[in-house]
Order: sequence, then C-alpha cells, then structure tokens
Amino acid sequence: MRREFKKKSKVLLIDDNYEHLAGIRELLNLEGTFDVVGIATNVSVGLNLIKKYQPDVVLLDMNMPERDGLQGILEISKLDVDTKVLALSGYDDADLIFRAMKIGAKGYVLKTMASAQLIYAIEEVLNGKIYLPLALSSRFFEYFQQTFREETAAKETAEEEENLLNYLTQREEEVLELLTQGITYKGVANKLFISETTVKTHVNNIFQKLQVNDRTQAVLYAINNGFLTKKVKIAV
Amino acid sequence: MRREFKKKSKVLLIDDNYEHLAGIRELLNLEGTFDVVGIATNVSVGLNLIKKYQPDVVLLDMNMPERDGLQGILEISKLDVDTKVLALSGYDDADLIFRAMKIGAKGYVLKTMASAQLIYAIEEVLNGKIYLPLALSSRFFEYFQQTFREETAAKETAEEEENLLNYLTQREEEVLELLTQGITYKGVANKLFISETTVKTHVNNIFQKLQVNDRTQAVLYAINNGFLTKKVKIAV
DNA sequence: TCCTATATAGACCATATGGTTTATATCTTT
DNA sequence: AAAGATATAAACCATATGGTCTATATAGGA
Repeated sequence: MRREFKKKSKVLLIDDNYEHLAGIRELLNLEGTFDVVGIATNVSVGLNLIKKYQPDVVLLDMNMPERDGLQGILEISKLDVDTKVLALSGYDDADLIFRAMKIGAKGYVLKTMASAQLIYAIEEVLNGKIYLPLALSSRFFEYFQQTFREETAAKETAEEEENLLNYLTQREEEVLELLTQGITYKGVANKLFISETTVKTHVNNIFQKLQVNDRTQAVLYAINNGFLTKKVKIAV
Repeated sequence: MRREFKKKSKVLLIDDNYEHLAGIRELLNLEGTFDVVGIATNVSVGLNLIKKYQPDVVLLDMNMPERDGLQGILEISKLDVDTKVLALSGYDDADLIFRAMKIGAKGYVLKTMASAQLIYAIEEVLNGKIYLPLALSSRFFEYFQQTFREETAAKETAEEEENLLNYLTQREEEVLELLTQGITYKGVANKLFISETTVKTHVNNIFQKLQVNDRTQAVLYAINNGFLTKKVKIAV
C-alpha cells in the first residue's frame, strides 16, 4: 500500500525533554507520512492539544515528573477521543511496561531504539495493532507470568486445604448466608420463618463445624473460603 | 553459536493426533539438534514420560479431550522438573492463549505454522525466552487489555463513590483492623494497651462513621471497601 | 424396623455487644 | 487563648450473642 495516496496520520508528542521532542518531530517530518500536529512538555498541555487536534496517535513519555506517564495514559483514555497511545521510555522496566500495557497503551518503545523501528512501531499502532519490541515483550511476559504464578499458587493451596464449609447442611448454609449480610438472629428467624432459638441452634452448629466461636469469625471464614464469590452486600 | 557442539535438547511431544505427533517427530529428527525422547497421545502418559526423561521442552497440544491442555500445563508445572511448555494449537483463540500464558506456557504456536517457525519457537523457548508469533501476540494483548479495562472501570466507580472509611481516625482504623480479624473487645484492649471501655468508644464511633450498627456489618463494610487488600486472616 | 442426619425449638445462664452520656488530657489550628 | 479533633475512660443499661443440654418430628439408609 503506497502511503502517498493516503491522508497523513496525525501524531502528537508529549515528552518533558524538549531536545528529544524536537528530534522526533524532525524525524517524523522527514518521513513524510506523518503530520505532527502538536508537541507538549507535560501531560496537562498535551491533554488540551489532544482534545483540540484529535491525533491518531500520541507518543507519550513515561518518565516525567508530576503527572507521570501512566496517569497520562489513563487520562487520555478518559477523553473520549479515538487516540492511541504509544508509550516512550528510557528504561525497559518490566513493571512499568506491564502497567502501561495493562491500562491500554498500544505499544511501548525505548528511546534508544533506531528511528526506523520507531516509525515501524507508529505504523503498526496506527493499523490497530499492538507493538512491543521482542526484548520488551519478553520482559512483559516474565512479569505477567510471575504476577499470576503467585495468584495461582495461592489458589492451589486454598483449594487443597480442607474446606469446612462443605460440612454444612443446606439449612446451615442458608443461615450462614444471612449472617454474612450482617443480619441479626431475629432477622434470620423472620426471613426463614423459624424461631430465633432454632437459628441459634443452627448457628451453634455452624460454629462447631467451622471451628470458630463467633459470627464475625464465621463470616470471615465464609468469605475467605469462597462461600460467596460475588461481592458481599450489607443488608441495611 | 554452532549447535553441533552442544548436547541435543530433549523434546517431548503430547498430542492426541498421532499423525501430527509422528510428523513433528520426523521434522525434529531431521533438524538434528533435537532429541525426541518421547511421544504421548494424552496428558497422563505424557506426565509419566516427563518424570522419566525430564525433557527440556514439551510441545503440548491444547485441544485434547478429557484432561485438556491447560490442565496439562498446570500439572507439568506441579512436577518439580525444569521442563518448559510450548503450547500447540489449531486455533488462535485469544482466551485460550491468554490462559495458557497466564499459567506459565513459555510459548504458543499454531499447527498451521511453517516448520521453520516451529523450530525457531522451540529454540527460543530453550534459550529461556518467551515465544509468541506476532499475530498471536496481538490477540493476546487485545484480550489482556480488555480484561483489565473492565477491572479498571470497576475500580474507578468504586473509588468515585464516597468511602466512609476515609473518615476514620488512625486509632479507629487500628481497632477496625483488629475487628476484621474476629478479635473480641477484650482482645483488642489487650493488643492496643487500652481499656475495654475505650475500645467500645472507638467501636461506637466507627459504627457511627460507617453507618452500621454491629461489628459484622462494620467488618463487611471494611472488606467491601478495600480496607484490606490482602486476604483477611482469622485470628484464632 | 432401627439408626442416623437433619430441622425444629425450648430452658437456662454467662458474657459480649451496643447505646448513651459524661469527663479528662493532649495536640493542633486559628 | 480558645476551639476542635482525638484518644482515653467510666457508669449504666438493654439486648444480642454464645454455650450447653434436652427434646421432638421427619426423612432416608442400612
């Protein structure tokens, strides 16, 4: 596909280093397929320019003081413009890459990269793709897997150790569920159409089975052991 | 680096399609730098072979009946061998790719890929890298970002609505934290070196501020509003 | 049919919890 | 210096909660 026949893509640059900013602008202008519609040395100004020019892509420096790059990505995505963010950074910090991608950056390039690579990255992003250099991609995945390894391990142990909730009868589960909503004995009795003393009996049995000795602990045990996966609501 | 001088890498294949299995074995044998130490048409057998031969890498088909590929990855990682898993699949299912990588696959290749690519993928994985073809990498990131977009959005709304926890004083927070561990007033008093009545005063103030009327509801409010991000432990 | 698990419910009692009010002592801020 | 927020603590009281024991009805399994 020959670029000459296409409308130039609008690019906006945000970087607190003016030298760098000017350098990239020069590079992109020379390339000829891009139209640098604006440059900014901080996120606030950048946001205004984005609103004004609605660029196709923003090259956003990650390592800026005050309102930093990550925050910038979030705020750009909050603007309802169809602008893609390509993160720029001096360092291949795995955590930073991970977080940037997590909140929606379409790519991440290092400032040390060759200009041709940068051009390529911008084009990929413009074409709706994600661009991560191989090296960064590796770091990303390492970090990604590490993050989830812990999670998986925790889940494993949780699943392996005996879940005392399994010993509860159906009725006891109903009672416990109401307890996890902060309802009083009298309230439970009303809801289940049984007497308060019956509720107490059930509750005592629950305590026995869960090996706890008050409702708070029972509720905590229930929550920690997947009794309710959905968010627990407080009954008012 | 010339491969001829290195020890051949041990490879193991698991795929329920025997034709395919044989094909890959042939390919790898021809290549000459790999030693296919075993093949299996199901995960159970594969696991035993892995224990026996401790291969450097396992090519694991994702689309198998019964014990499927994902489960296979998990079980291989549970064996404490230093075997890397390269996932094989007929489809570029974003969800499947995401999950496979999440639980520790070192790479993901499509069965339709050229043999040279497969060889390259195996070598990359053997060198401790992650290998994802560009196309799959894109799908992965799309899925990844989508997954977190929802999460971020949910967090945003949660943060925007007023969090009554912010009104608590430091001391009240300490007390509440102990309450969320199912500790009694007397216990809290002991831990904080204050009298039980003081604890009661704090607790009452907490109730006022959180607009609840008993400890269970206070604890539930705390948990639901990010008072403790880490897993809440029950003090026994 | 007998036994066991389950759901129901009462009595009795000790203690924990929650509501309210009042009172100091600090410390910070105006 | 005065005002406000915070941490401390006591007195008093009503009620909720938890512990233990006993008892009945019913359903399902051995």
